[in-house]
Amino acid sequence: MHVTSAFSRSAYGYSPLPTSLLYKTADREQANALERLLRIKRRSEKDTLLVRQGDWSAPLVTILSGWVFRYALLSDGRRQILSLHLPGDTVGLDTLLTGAPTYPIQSASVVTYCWTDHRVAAELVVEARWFRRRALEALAADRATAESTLTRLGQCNAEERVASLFLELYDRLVERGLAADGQFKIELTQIHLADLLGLTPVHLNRVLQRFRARKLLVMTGHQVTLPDVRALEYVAVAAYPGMTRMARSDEHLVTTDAF
Amino acid sequence: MHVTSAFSRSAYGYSPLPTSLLYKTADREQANALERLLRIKRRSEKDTLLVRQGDWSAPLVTILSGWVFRYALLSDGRRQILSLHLPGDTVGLDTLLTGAPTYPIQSASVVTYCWTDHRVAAELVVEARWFRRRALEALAADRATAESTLTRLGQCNAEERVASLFLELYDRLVERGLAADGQFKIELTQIHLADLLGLTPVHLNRVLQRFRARKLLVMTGHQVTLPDVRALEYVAVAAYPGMTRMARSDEHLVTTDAF
DNA sequence: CGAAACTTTGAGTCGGATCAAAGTCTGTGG
DNA sequence: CCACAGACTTTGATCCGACTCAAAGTTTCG
Repeated sequence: MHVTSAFSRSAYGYSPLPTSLLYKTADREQANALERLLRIKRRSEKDTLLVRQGDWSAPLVTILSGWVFRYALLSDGRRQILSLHLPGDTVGLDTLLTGAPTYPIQSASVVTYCWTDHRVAAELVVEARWFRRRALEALAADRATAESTLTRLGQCNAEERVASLFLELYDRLVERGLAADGQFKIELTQIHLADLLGLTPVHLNRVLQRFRARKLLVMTGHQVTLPDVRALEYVAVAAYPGMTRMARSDEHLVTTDAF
Repeated sequence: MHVTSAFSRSAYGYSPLPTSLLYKTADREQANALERLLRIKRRSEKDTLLVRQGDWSAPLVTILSGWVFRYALLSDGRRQILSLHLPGDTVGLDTLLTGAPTYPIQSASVVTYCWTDHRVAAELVVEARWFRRRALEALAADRATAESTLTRLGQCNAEERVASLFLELYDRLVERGLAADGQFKIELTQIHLADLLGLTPVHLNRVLQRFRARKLLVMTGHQVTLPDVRALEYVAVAAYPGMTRMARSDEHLVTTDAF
């Protein structure tokens, strides 16, 4: 299993994902440290709880393949999916600070991942500035994502939500070389999508039907085709030009060398 | 103007706000460093843009009095208020990482605040571990808030949203000694509240009328009275027991000593 | 004191939820 | 390899919460 296999050249030059601890480096020492952190590999089935809420021995999870998500549950069963994580992403960095994750992490597909003891990672945070910086960027990127999701839920109607989510997914997968030509495999059910977007599965499905009829987005099983990305962007963009995309590129505006 | 005047004993013992750089410390060196960071005091009128989106010389803002918020604008004029900041809070920490703020910051009332050059703060982040840790906790707390807001917008109906927001505000103000006995001054218009909750002002107003009739929440002008906090909690809690409150107390579960 | 901004109320509409049932896919065991 | 169960998707009918539009009050502030 190649640690760096998930990556490709991104639109921003050869920049590793900000949300990942998993990246190629020329620095020998860094490479060794990362190698040590990412040594333990695991595999989980679909719909498995990878990390329990409040578990003090919860690991950091760095995804090699498959999709996972974090979620909040309400007492009456409603579920809000808070974040979605794709191959390459490192999940659970808040654990470095709090010692225990605030929200559970679950797999949406079969996943392979690196299992990292958060105490070991925490040590490295103290020792190595490059690692500290890396962890921070990931934390900040998570926050940026949360805030653009906030705008999506607070201000957008169902069509805008669906369109912008699929565009975001497409962008993120293209970054990783996991999508091209408007096509990708989506490791989510419509129920996941509904809980992600704050819609009912029934209504989400109707929006998807409508998009299919308009030839904007076809989702058959777990295969997604965006026949006309521009047109789909227009559906989302009519409301907020580049909300999704702007947030993404801004993550790379890192210039301060603090932390 | 006393730097520490905004604080009082919180429910968690004498713990400074995680979202603030402004706190009392016995450590002489820390106190001096903070004093230096917080030297410049400013005052702004209501409805003033304190920090422009993408401004490379944007400061960190530590609020002494008054309320401010960060927001995202859509091209057709819709506005989502992303976060609300009360006296004691430090706003704009993402600038430490990105060099320029992703979203604008605006005052909702007359505010007095400490103006901190983010480059100076960034230096201290590199030099001083205690400060680094502090900045990080604030960043993590912001993210936690964003995610509980996410759940509110994604899963809750209008009444639940209003109830949980007012409870959150009440708690945060009590922490700071700015509210007691179910009473506080709210430095927001109903339009602000609507943009915070993803509702129209008209509908928000109807919910408030309903709450008043039920003697759950009275908002006259900028004065808020919660005659029956328990009952109001029940409106919010029926859906999610302690969503708001849980997230708050979890912020203090800091045990790892990394960063 | 007047203008502008905000709040309140009313009437009507619509997007998305709910409830229900029929299809379809997936996986498992016989 | 087929049959069956359970999970997911699709469709239809109906309902209701929240939005829209509009206008009248009220507060705020110059």
